[in-house]
Amino acid sequence: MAKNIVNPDKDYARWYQDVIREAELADSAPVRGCMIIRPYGFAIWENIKASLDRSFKDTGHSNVYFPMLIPQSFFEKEAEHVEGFSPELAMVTYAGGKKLDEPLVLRPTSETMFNHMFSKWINSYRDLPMLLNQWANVIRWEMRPRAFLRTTEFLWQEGHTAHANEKEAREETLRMLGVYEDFARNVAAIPVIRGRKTEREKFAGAVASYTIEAMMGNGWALQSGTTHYLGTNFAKAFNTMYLDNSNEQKYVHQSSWGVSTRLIGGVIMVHGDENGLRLPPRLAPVQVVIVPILKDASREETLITSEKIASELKNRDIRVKLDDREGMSPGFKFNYWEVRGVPLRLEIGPRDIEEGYVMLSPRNNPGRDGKFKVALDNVSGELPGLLDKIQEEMLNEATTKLNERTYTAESFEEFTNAINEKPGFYSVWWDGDADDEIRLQQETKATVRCIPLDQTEGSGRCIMTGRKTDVKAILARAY
RNA sequence: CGGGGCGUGGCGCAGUUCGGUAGCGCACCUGCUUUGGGAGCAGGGGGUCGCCGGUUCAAAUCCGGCCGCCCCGACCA
Repeated sequence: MAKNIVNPDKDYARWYQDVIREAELADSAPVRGCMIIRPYGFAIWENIKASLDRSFKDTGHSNVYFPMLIPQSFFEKEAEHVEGFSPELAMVTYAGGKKLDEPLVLRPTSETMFNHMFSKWINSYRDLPMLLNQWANVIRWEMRPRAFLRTTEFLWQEGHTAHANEKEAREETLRMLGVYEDFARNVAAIPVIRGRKTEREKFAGAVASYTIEAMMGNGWALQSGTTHYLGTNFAKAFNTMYLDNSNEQKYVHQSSWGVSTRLIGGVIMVHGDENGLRLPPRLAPVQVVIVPILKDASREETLITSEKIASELKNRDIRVKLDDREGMSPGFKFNYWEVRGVPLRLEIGPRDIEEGYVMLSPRNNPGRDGKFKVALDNVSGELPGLLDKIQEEMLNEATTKLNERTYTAESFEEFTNAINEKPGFYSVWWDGDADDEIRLQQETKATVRCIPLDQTEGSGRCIMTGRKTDVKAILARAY
């Protein structure tokens, strides 16, 4: 058992913090709600970023950078937007030694700023679609910060696009939701439910919001990415118009979408176990760690062989780390890298070299039981396949957990009891309105996570209203 | 903001009830022996006990005030 990490079944919140500390992902900052992302944690973010950035570019988007100071008046132009965001805005009121005429908002999101520029840059239908993205930091003065999941300042990307009509903007909204789902599933090995947010849960200023919802190890939901169809709401507020091919002025239809460093929290809570972090190979900063068993008589030979393997793996674009630190026992190193979630460990000592093999220990089957031998000659050839296998196993495991903990309930009473005894996702018939959602949250702490895009056939009675409906919703407690 | 817990070397904690030279484990440094699942021995360094004030011969400990952190809830990527 890992030292210094409480068992997740005993205290999940503490386990989460223990893992972050022991794996050296982040540290708390002097300012409440802020965190320092440490090298290992940031390396995970860099991999998330690299993967998504490629997908954004493959779907035609360009990166830009907008300023983080936004005139306060910008937020007052869109009614819902200001109402949704004003409680959590941080502002600069003094600068250069004097009070500013107009306070500057530290950006919480950039719809307003993008529209300000869109209205200048977009003149003709030939300028559309305009497909932009930025990687940036944002500030939201949240009431209850948690490392990675909800920090005062966080890193994210925000896509902002403008289109000639509703159809194209809606297509873009769902396309990017698909990009997120693909990333979650195939890179982060996190199965997600794609769905639409209810009126109550949607983004302030959007016509429709979509989400990918993932299930954490304690059965709670995590909104892991969102996309929004903004309609012409911001276009009207900022007068973002274009001339169509029949010489008519029209408002652009827009989308925006984002994922954040919250994803790292999701990875921790979907894959982590009692021994610490577990990283899917495609996300892991170190995919393979080589731990040489150094003994005086064979030290040189062991190191030379280890270095040779490391360099072969590098040639195959595997992220490999040779842990040749002196004065530390192999057992210490095994645990050190296990806590950090390295997917595959390669052990090599004089015995192995003599007999012509190495020992492999996959993180998703830790301990002696999971170890197996691979011939020295085959190591670099077999490892890519092994990493793919671990990637697949981790997705399968997470998918099984998601399915096992997705329940149903026929009535509100049944649900109220069930959600406490068996935390998880509840797929239920739903025809409620905002008041029903408030009651749901007050009485059960659960919320409507989404209306899944993939709906099952048939119909039933809404668990809140009793009305007949053919819509199912996912209910769960959420971070 | 409401409820609960807590501030003592880098981390985790004891000591506070009942005032009397600030301690333990881990980590760190040096040396030797070790190294196939968190090594052993020996030596060593590091703390204005959250802050301010009060009581006292004497305060980590008692009294008053303030600040901060964590967990649970409302908010949310």
